[in-house]
Amino acid sequence: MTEHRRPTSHDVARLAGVSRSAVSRCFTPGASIADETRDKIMAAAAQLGYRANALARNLKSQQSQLVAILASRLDTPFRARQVKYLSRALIAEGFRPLLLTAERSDDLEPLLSSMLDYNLAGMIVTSDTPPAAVIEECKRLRVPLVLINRNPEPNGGDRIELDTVAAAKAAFDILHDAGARRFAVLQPEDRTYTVIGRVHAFDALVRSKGMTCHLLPCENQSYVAGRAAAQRHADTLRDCDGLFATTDLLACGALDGLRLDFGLQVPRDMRVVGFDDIEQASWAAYDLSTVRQDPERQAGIAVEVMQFRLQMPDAPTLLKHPPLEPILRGTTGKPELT
Amino acid sequence: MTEHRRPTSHDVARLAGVSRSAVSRCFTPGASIADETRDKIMAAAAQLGYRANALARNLKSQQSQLVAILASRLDTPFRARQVKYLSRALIAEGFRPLLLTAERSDDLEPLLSSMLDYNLAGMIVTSDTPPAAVIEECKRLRVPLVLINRNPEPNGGDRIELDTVAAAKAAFDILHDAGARRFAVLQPEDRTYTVIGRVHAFDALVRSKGMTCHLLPCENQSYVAGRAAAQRHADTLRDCDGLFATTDLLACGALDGLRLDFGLQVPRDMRVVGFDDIEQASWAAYDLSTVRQDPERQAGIAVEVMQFRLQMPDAPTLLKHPPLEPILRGTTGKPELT
DNA sequence: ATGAAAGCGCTAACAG
DNA sequence: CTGTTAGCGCTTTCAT
Repeated sequence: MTEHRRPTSHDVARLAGVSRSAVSRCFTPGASIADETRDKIMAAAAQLGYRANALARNLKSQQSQLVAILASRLDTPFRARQVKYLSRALIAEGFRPLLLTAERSDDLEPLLSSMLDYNLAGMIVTSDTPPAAVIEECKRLRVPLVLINRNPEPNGGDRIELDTVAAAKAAFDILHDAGARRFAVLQPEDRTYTVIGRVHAFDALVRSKGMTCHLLPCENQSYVAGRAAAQRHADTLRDCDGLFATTDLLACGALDGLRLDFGLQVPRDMRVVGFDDIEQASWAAYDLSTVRQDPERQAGIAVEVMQFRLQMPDAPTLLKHPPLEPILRGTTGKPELT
Repeated sequence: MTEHRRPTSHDVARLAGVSRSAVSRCFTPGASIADETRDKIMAAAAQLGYRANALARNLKSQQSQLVAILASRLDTPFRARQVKYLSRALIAEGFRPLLLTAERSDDLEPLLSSMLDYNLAGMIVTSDTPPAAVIEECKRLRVPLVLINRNPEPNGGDRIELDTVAAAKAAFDILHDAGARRFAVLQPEDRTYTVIGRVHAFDALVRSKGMTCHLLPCENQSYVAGRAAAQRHADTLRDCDGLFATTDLLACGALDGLRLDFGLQVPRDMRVVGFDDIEQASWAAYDLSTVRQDPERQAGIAVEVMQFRLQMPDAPTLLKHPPLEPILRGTTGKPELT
């Protein structure tokens, strides 16, 4: 047991008294091989603890099972779930997810392009839009690139993107059904593509109904920003009865700001609806009405699209809209169940 | 631009009018090569968009930069942060993290051992203890195995593990300083190694001081379980004035159970302390005192240990205790700052 | 300092 | 059905 070398197909072949090709065939799904030979080889392989070297196999086949997932702010509840389900969906299809977490997009380019060294089977991006150079590179190397809720670049890969108009309508309906008529919406200044899309779609929708909508800037999409925004915009909020926080994290912060710092009653004085349906939205202290984005479904679609692109590198770009689901809870006056 | 093949070192060599070895040397840090040649090669490489194929390089050098991170329950706040910092620390050291998420340990074995096909540079485990077979395999193939807060297996790899006695003492001190004398501790039934360690260490400590400690079983380590446990153990809790929830998630659930379902005042009727210091602990609705585990520090240590093991495969097993830090907030009576 | 040559471990086309 | 042969793209002695 002082042998630290991995056994190779050669070792197995010798022990089984066959050629290396036979061993290879034995581990290749659709290959023709006699039962007897296979048994011999399997026995030898088991005895030696043989496992085919994936690196060598990939080198030969010009294609690895490696898929890069690019995700910033992984410590954020919704992103963590996205990554969890992406990872799971990829593994279920036999891929191996490589996790790249980069907060600042400067770090990104070298990292991404160095990933391409691995002959990736695909790249799935859920955070910043990758630099144009990387997009170009993916295209040239025919590495499928799937963008989830990201800013579309010209020619920039397949996209899974929520329908911002439907999203805004779902949020509006929840608030309106709960009796809200004078609206406000939190507008994060780190202008993520779909988040900003929701803000504008909501604003447009409200105005189209002849009602007023206040756009309240807030620093970013965090809890802290939501709470600060509630305090900062206290005067405006006093004139409103319905608040759309474009992210549940923001909504939780805003709720604490409204109630704890500011003494408002929710939903009596103000109805609040968030977006995403993170776990904390269901916590009793928040009991937040929201619009659910289903990350599991989203991940499934992303992997399907990636596989499609692997087959059909030249098919026109895909754009998919995963379904949304309104979730009614206490912040819009639904009686608590518990 | 209809060429989808990656340029190889051969292409670069031809264009630069040198041999493939020269190209290789040019991309190998400590190799001796004339400046002039290097410039020619670099120019050719840039022109072709050449990047060394990592698969081939690894095949040759028998060693990849790939490190598997095994993490269950990635959608849990503390775990998500652990993975984020692990990923970041690995990338900073030039490694490439492969993310494996497996909830049930049945799925685990084939997955893990299939990872070994990639000539991993290491494996970092933050969820279930890997099956003994995999541990053995890692040992045989000399793949460094680092376990974070996991059940130690005989011979089972290096460990980063919080000091449960210190952890229990920190929690106890916070509660005791806040005036608690009759204690309860939540005991999750999914018996994670360190969580159970905290429970027992806390219990032992309280008893050693001649005070009583109630062990309150709860289903697992989730928010929902914490809330349910608070309801279920209402009678016992009425006799207590200090609660140690072995996880912040449990603590948040318990707090909502105590306050919202049960009408208790925290900290007046009951002081509560959690563990981990997840983001939600700092949210105004909870303002939870807790003991911080620093996942960034933890990740740094894990990667250091892994690198050490890569150098010294035969050195004796390491066991590291990252530092803990008590965090005082409202649930133990610290006046709110805001 | 550079090039030729020999592989790393595997797969696949081709005979037999 | 099986073995032989020729690489995949790279690194690394070994001469020169």
